[in-house]
Amino acid sequence: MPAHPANPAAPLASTALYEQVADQLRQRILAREMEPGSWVDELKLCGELGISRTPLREALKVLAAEGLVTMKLRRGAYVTEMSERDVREAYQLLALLESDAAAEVAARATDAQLTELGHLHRALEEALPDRDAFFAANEQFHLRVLEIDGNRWRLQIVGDLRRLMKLNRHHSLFREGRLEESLLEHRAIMQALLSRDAPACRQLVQTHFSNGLSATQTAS
Amino acid sequence: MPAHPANPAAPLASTALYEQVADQLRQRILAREMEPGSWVDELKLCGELGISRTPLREALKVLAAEGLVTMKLRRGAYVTEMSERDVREAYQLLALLESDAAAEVAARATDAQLTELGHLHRALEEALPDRDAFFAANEQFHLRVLEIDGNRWRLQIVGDLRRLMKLNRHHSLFREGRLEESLLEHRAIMQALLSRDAPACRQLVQTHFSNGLSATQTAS
DNA sequence: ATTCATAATTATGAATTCAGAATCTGTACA
DNA sequence: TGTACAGATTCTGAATTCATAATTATGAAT
Repeated sequence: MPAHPANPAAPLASTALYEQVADQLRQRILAREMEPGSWVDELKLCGELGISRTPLREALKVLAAEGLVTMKLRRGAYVTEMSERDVREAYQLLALLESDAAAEVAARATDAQLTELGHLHRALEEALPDRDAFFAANEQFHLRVLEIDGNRWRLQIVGDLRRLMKLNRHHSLFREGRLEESLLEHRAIMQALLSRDAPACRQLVQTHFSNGLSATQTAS
Repeated sequence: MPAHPANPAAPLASTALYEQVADQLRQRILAREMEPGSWVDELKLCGELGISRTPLREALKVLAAEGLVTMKLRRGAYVTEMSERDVREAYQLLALLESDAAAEVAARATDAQLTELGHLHRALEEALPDRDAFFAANEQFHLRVLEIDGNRWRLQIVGDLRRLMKLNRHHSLFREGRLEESLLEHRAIMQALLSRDAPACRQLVQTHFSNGLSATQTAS
């Protein structure tokens, strides 16, 4: 993970060490290798990553600003626990931000961009029996909508919120049949996008998210 | 600013040094004592604040996560410059998030909470000739709506976005008569809140913000 | 005089050191 | 047996040191 600093023929990192560490920690936290509520052992992590405490502590400050960890004065960092309410509130904001983005896209995207979304939607259709492929295609579609909208702050906020959502247990547990339902909703959304019906888009994405929440998952 | 570490009778800080430093920097940046686009001289700041580089650098990472500064690899930190587009996009999100919060409040607040908002609105009415008092009352009202809504993520995001907006020059320049207009809009919003008309609330706050943007300011 | 190469300086990024707070251990005592 | 205290240990927060990259200054050559 240090990737070079101890290495004699160090090629010069293209990204700051604290950023790499932050990425690592995000991964570990989201993979639940570090449990929500648990204390972050700095020395242990430094050992595992082969770095000193300085960049680790900088990374922890970044994660704290993102909400993934919580700093307690003179007690170090703790992996954030998302309450049921925290999850619901984050989800509401996601629904709001993404439905608005979809409405914007319906109104302002170029035809080429809508065509591209059509392709991504097709990938979703074809993924269906495969759960993981469906998730991936779904994520892609939502992400592309945000990118087309082009609001950098929205992109960042949605990224943060989605990450936060993943702190929640059972975030990818679908009840039976939810995938198929989700696909139907996506079809309707795609239709609304293609016919450039912004209000319909907004509404459809909203209910798409509402249904997703009641099925207790994060991305669909 | 160190508040004690060199102080022999140090009473033990109640908040982490890097947090205090972050607050200081936020203030300085928003007061334009540090110009957007300018390089952040770590050593100079350390001297002024009487601290070492470690907590300063941690604070800079936090500000970077908030978007107030931008880190360039091996080139240090730069105060973020908000382009016209950045401002517009941030403003759109503010409008979205705050109008949604108002709709939520209209739907779910207790009568007591609505009464409290009524009081805050009254303060706004009475502030009017005084520009600064109007701003303060306005800020209070918007903030209270968010607090009543109670979505912690929204509260944080709106806080960040509002701060970002203030990086923009002329953020508090109103064209003639905007204050009076703004007050009228607030009256309508207050009415919609009291009659618990969520959709109207959403719409009114949205246009309140749209009008605010075209008057090139941030809070009204 | 201008440009290019090279040396000196400065600043960043990261490791290390240090001071003090929090926690743990073990013992004395009720 | 349980509780409170003293000391040792561990850990955090912050300062300091160190290595290297970037910048500036110096000087030679055209």
